[in-house]
Amino acid sequence: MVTLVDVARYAGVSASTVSYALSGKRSISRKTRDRIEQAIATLDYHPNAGARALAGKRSHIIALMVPLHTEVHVPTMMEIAIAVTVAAREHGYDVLLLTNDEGPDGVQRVAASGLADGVILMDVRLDDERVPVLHARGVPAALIGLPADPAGLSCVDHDFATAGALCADHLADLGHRDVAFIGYGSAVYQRHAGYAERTLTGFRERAEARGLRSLHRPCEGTYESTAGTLARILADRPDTTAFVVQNERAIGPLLSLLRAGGRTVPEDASVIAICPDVLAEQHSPRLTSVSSPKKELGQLAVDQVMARIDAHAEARDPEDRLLLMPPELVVRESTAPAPRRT
Amino acid sequence: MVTLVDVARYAGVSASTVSYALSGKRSISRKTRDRIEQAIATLDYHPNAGARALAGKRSHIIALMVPLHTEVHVPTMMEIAIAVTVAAREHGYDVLLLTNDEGPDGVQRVAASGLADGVILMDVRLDDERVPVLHARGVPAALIGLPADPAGLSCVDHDFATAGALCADHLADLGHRDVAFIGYGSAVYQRHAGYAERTLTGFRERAEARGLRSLHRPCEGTYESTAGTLARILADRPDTTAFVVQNERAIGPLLSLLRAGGRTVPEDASVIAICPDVLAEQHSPRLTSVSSPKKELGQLAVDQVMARIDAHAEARDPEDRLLLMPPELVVRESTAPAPRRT
DNA sequence: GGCCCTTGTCGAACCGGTAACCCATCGTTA
DNA sequence: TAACGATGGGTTACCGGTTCGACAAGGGCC
Repeated sequence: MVTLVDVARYAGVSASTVSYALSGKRSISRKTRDRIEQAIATLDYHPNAGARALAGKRSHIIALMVPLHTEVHVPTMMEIAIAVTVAAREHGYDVLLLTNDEGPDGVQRVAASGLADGVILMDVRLDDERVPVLHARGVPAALIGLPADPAGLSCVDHDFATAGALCADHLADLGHRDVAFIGYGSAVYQRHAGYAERTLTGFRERAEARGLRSLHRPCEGTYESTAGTLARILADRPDTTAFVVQNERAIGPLLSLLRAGGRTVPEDASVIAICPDVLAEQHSPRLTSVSSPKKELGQLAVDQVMARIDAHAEARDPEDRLLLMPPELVVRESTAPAPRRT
Repeated sequence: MVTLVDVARYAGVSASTVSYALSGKRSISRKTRDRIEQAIATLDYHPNAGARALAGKRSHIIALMVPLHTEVHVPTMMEIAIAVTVAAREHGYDVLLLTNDEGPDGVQRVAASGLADGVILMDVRLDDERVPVLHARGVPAALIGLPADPAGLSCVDHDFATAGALCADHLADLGHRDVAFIGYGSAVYQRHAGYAERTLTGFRERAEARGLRSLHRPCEGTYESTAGTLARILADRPDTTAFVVQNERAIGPLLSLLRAGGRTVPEDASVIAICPDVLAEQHSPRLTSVSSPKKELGQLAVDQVMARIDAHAEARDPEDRLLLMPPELVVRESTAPAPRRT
């Protein structure tokens, strides 16, 4: 194994000089720096991570805690995880993968041992148990999602309320009067994940403001449950002409069922999906959808932890942040003016 | 920060005794061990990861490199990643998330710096560029997937050939004569991922052996492409009575299209999906499917790296391993005896 | 010419564990 | 009874970086 001392010897300088050349924390003459870089290249030197962490008091690792349960849309979660990883690399950081089953102890473990300099928590619940640990140990952290009390924390999330509102607006603009909201399974609402409620509230309030009659039904996302949900909606409100779907899994079944029921999209019924663009593009007709930038969300989360890690190192109080990413509504082929009442 | 020396002082023993009590590498008297554990608990001691890595020459971290492109089924990939993480924890290891865009350099980076003790590579291609790096640096590794030349490597994967064969057998048993295989988009085949080819080969050979006429068509998985694929199949082989679908995304569209075309599943056409059980359960009718255990796959991969890490530490030559996990065919509601020829 | 400041480099003290080596005690065996 | 192995614990030299303080050389200023 090649060490910094080997490099120093080869370049004819002291170890500390090499260290400074690498970190740039002191000025090094052009000539010496060239010699050192030459030595590093020929010897194929890679600084030892453990030693660096020990001496520098920074592991250059952030932990990312991901959910285990399958109720969340996995590709969306993964996309955020990837974005976090890529963004972290740009800060010279690597990402440690933690699973939610470790719970608060996991956060404790990686933070107290200095394994990770900071933590990003996904799938934050309103009364998340991990939050107290962050406060108790002063762990630099960023949350993706909103807890009930975000004081003293940095949180980033999609602006679900606006997403819901955009749907209501679009349908109102098209002249629809009776609209239905097909949500997640009731487990998600019981879990108090927050995002489901926020979307629904945003939708309902705007719908009311625009004079729409709206209906909300939870849906597990299987074909059968979607069939049941749709049947109940049409029984309760036969005049429903538009559907907003938040449960990604229910989209395919819903389209099938509408078609099977003789309703053409968008002529007889409009459909808006709250889902990633790629998903919306896959269906036929291509779906008008509201999507939120996941890559930016991941980057933002990383920026937040980095700021907190720096603040922590300088024994400075970090700023609280609560950032909501605005969603975007893309009109495709699944929405059209409301059909004339017959 | 509480250090091992603090614990030692509190317990009235030397630092090394605490270290040995923790690692269990030497016998420690019951009494001393109790005092030490007491001290650890009251002081809330957590060993410093960096120091441990430096002194012990083990970071207790394995790197997991995941694919970036969206052609693979993301939930499946995620499930494996989670299984790896959980299994690693049981060995006292944590998992570092690397993305495929770092390529061979990423492997190099984490291995040479001692950040990770070993590496697990997912989405291995036949001519994977990362494999030479493993050989060159002698990085302890396990591959999920098979490269063209697995010599000197530990590989684990699903037994896709058998999965394909199981499909052919089941359909032959039910008396089908003309069967179609709906595969992945052509990009997957061009990428030489291996698994697509292996499934197809396994299917074709068994189909031939059982006297079936088989047809293979690639499919991108969108509604339109599935419609095109299905139309071509029925045009080329109007007598086709059974479909094997490997592309998870094509499943929903296929069922919709068959229904729309007036073919009832399974009375008029049988469908087998090669996909996770949860997915198969979601559709209507519930699908007969061939699935492979992802959790076990992840565990196996971890076992393999661990063995290689140990071998590496003892300067011992590890055994090459090539483990294929047998798939399982579960009969549900989407397959039935072939309809009588009219 | 003396003084001070800047720039570039070195020496050495850590950082917090690990493990090799040494030593004392005690029970066992020839 | 002397020799010996097993058991339990201490001493100390690392592991490979980071960083503070010291210091020499060179330039500008009075």
